[in-house]
Amino acid sequence: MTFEGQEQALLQLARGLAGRTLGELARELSLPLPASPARAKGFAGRLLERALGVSECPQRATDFPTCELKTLPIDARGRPRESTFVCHVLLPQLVEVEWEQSRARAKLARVLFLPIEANRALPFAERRIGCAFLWVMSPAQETTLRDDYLRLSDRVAAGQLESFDARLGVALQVRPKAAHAGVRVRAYGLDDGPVAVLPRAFYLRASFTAELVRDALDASAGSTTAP
DNA sequence: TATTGATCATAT
DNA sequence: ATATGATCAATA
Repeated sequence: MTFEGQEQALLQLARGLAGRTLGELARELSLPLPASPARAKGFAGRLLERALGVSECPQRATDFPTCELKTLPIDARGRPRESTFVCHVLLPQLVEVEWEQSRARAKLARVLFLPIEANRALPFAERRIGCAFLWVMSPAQETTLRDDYLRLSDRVAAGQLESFDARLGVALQVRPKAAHAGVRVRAYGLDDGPVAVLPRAFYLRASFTAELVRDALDASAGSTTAP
């Protein structure tokens, strides 16, 4: 089967989960439901990876041969509640690696988004899965993301590591990603030698993924009400 | 209340 | 110790 065929089959499989609850899915997969959501941050993501057959296999750029899987927590108004983690990044890499060669771009080229109901008041077991959609990065969207990446790398290149924060980036931002704020990892500096830096990661802003959800809704509405 | 900075779990 | 799965919670 072609990659395209596999991807379409995967999309259909994912869409078949629409309306199911996390509780039902967990029971079918014999996964225990965590008691406290606060202590189970990645639960929905791991559950859906199992449901869709993502196997642990490092060295691959994305979850599936053609795309990356991301759950998307949706609030009562139908908007993403949180930013979306993309990948780990060390600040000096931002300068050394071009956007085109970056792990971030590889992850974001094609993403299978799986919206999940996620009001804080709603128990895990009752949260419903929404309609999956495949996002393929458009040239315009890539321009936005590349611009953010370039601005971020410019800031690092200028030696502005201290003033660096999550306010940079229209769609793509960089935030801490560590067990706690005291973590430091050894990175290789630009001019000076090795430096100890707080590990960080790329995230897609919720405002950006909200657009992707809207586009997907428009597309599905258009296909069912076409004249 | 939206966003930033901090944190939690699991696996390698 | 690093990477992936994210969401929590203090702050602006």
